[in-house]
Amino acid sequence: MNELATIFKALSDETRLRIIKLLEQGELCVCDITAALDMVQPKVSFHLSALREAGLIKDRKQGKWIHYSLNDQDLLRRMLILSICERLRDNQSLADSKRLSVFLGKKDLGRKVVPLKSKSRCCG
Amino acid sequence: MNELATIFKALSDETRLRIIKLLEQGELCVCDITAALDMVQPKVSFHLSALREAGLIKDRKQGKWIHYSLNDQDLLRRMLILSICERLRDNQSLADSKRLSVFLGKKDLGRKVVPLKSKSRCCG
DNA sequence: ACCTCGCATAAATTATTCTTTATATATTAT
DNA sequence: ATAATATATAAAGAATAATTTATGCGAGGT
Repeated sequence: MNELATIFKALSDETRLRIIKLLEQGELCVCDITAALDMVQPKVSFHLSALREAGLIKDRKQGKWIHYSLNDQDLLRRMLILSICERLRDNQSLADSKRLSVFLGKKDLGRKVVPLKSKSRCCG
Repeated sequence: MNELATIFKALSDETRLRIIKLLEQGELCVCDITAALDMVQPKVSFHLSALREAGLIKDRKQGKWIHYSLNDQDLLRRMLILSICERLRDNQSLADSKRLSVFLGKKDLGRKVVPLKSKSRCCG
């Protein structure tokens, strides 16, 4: 398929728009996104790969985790991502952010409980 | 579906991008687009309706014909349409334009042949 | 060495979209 | 009134995409 059509196809799904909106907050790993969207993990991986193949997000492997972030290299993608983040201010996005905060909070809490053992932990 | 997702979905198909590129040249009726794309008419109508429902094109009825044109009312749509037209400069788009010219030329020729009978003719 | 965790991928199912063929509607010409 | 033309729409079939469930693989932890 045409590169342009591939980009638009990647953006033609609500779940993927929600993911982009979440990534506005910065780098997230798959389990973060899975918790925020309240979905099963393979489903999230499926949508992440569509976004990655369209060049809209990039990944960075670190230990057991893969951190995803927005890939606004060229002007078109940057523009698209900005438009999406600006327009996606609905209740669902709020709920997603809320679930993300709760999940990240739990991770932090876990870290404080066993800080000296230096457990391998996402975003540690 | 989300309005944003609907817009992107409408743009996620190559045929529809070709239609947008064609409409850059101005208002066209369905038979013009059908000739330019060299496709069957119901297929073109199908794709036109996807673009119309996404608010990317508008129509104007005149006699037997329905003229379609780009609908760049808001900033997002204008931006998207511009990006598409700028990026779609491939051989296929050239061929589409060529076929359109040939078809429009034939229509003009027909008009010259029987001018006094004032036949109902598209773009007359 | 074995277990667990985070993630990807495969297979099967379900849902959606695209294409084709056929038909309907409206408008104009004869 | 009948025919022809431009377009839409419906129905059926083919092609894609999304979802679920199951499994595999690599990186740490014990």
